[in-house]
Amino acid sequence: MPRTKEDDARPVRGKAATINDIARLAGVSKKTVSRIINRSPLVRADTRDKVETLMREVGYVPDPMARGLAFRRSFLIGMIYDNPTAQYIVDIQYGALDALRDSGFELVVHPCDSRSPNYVDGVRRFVQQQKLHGVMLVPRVSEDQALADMLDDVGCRYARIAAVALDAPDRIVVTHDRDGAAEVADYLQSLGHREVAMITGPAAYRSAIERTHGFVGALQRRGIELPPSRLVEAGYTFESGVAAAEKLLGAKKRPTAIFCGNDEMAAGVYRVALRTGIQIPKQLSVVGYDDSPLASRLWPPLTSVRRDTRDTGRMAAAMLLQTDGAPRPLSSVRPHLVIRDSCQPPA
Amino acid sequence: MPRTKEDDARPVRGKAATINDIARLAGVSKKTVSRIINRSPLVRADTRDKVETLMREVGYVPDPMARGLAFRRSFLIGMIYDNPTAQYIVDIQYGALDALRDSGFELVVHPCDSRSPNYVDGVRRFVQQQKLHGVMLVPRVSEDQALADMLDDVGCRYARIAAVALDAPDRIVVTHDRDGAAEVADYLQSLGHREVAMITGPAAYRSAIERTHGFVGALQRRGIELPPSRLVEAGYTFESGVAAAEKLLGAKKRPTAIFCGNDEMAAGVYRVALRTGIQIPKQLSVVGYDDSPLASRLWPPLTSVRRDTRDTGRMAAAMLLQTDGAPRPLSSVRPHLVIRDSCQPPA
DNA sequence: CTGAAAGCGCTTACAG
DNA sequence: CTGAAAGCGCTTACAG
Repeated sequence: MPRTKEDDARPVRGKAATINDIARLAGVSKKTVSRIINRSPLVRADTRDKVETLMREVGYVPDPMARGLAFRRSFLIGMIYDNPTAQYIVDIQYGALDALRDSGFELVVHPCDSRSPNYVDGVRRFVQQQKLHGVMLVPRVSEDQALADMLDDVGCRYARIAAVALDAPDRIVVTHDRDGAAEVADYLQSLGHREVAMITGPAAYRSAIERTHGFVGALQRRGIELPPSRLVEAGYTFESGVAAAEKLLGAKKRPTAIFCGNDEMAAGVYRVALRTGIQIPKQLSVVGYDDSPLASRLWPPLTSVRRDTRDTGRMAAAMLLQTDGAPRPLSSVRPHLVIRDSCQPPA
Repeated sequence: MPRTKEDDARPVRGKAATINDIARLAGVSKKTVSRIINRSPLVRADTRDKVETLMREVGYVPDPMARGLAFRRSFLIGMIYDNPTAQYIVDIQYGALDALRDSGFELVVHPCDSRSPNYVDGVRRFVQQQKLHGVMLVPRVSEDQALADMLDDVGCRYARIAAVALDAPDRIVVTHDRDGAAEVADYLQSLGHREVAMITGPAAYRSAIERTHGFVGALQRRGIELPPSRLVEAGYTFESGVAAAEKLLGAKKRPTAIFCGNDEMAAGVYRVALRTGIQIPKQLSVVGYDDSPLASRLWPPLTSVRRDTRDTGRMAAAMLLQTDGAPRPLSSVRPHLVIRDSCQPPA
């Protein structure tokens, strides 16, 4: 193997350079190198330049475990989540990794079961053992105040992702689900629908509550009342969507439009409509929420509310990296309706 | 807050116990505690019992950063992947976490772009900076020999997931895609189909090659020849599936059955069939591969090859934890056909 | 089977 | 603005 210049610059062949190598080669103390690593302003500009150039030449990168041990805090960001859809998990991860790129931080995934009585303890052990720098809390665990309180207790910073601002601006990314659902109501009303229904997610989810309130409220403002029989709670799953659709479409007076709390449940409505010969959108308009890949795989392609999940993940991770404590504006991401072919004016 | 017994057992209030605390409390040297942490046999049974009991009482867990620094190797497993579907990524992650639970290891995710010319360098930096204990290689990066060679070079153990045994048994989980595809061929033949077509994944993917060979070979064995015009290469995406289906279904003599290299492309066939008024399964049988959630959301529900992705991830991670070097049988996972409603005998 | 010393690669606390 | 000493919580190498 030919030796390159870079190889020769390496202080000890075959072993990565350490802070001591850099200090020796630069003719400064390791403490000065440490200051540069940690972006301390207390270093003369020319000293900084000299050392930084050397670090680049040698390909020096500080050891995260050594730094972590000394700091008593790792360079790991945890992602805590319960059971969202695969696409949502992956999008949040991609977004988080966007923010973490070249930061020296890495993303550690930690799914958990929030129905288990001691899941908060499980998260605490994870956080403490790994001395995590911070954690991202994804719905629905992000809505659990007991979890947030525990993290405060053990001094672990966190970033929550939630439908509303249920925490301080430096600890939350707000997704404004209410607005997304309101846009759906406006759209359906503009098409002329008055016999409208909604299949909601579980009332235990804040997102479900917000989407329901947003939808019902916007309808009311436009003079449309949603009777309780037209509001069916389901479980955010395909199967629960099927069951809810059977209830709504089996009624003596069918709605002309159904808004579903997510795309999975909308797929359930499609299933029932196909089975019972109800044509979408001719006889029934359907709207989903998430704008998942599924929305464009269905036929007709499903009109759905898009949420910029990757941006959401990016913001949450970025929040954990910002340690200067400077006040920051509320991080929020706006949903918006993506109109496809699943709606038309009622017959 | 009431003080519990456990609180009082903590050597220093508010700070986690260290190996020194355990050694002092147990009346042994820290080296003995270290031996117990590392499951060394060179400890008397009663010493071991005494110390282990104490560790449990105190809630002592060794600091992974301190251990990692001393070992020059972290307790992190990396998961390297390019661009599979979200469900696949998440299933592999869940499986890996099953294997890692209570092991003291954590999972760090690292997507990359294998089309980028220096992605191998990117992975090397990741692996070396974090001193990873090992990495899981997911298709398609798992098929890249240059990547595996680099990992060997830098002394990082790895576990590849691939359609065939392209590495030693202690470094690979084989998914036998050929067998899954052959089962599809047998099934379609048993229904009486002879005018069969296949939409394959990209020829650069080993999974695509194996599924194609498995399908074509099994058909041949049953006396069915697949002309080149009936073998259309696509890109494992919905859109490419649509384009391939248009080609196949626009031909003067249509096939009576189409096998797709994955469910996404099968959804593309559904789309074209719906648009052109071809009824599934009456006029056209369709089979997918993956058995993703999408398969059961489509109408009619899609017959598809299931692969036990979570098991696959579990095996790959378990492989990285086994460090005794004992010889092990080849890890492999068998695909099998899940029959739904998208096929019937040809008209 | 057990232990005292040195070291892993960094940072903190203090001094200048 | 810079540095020498001590320490973070473990393990290795050696000795007994």
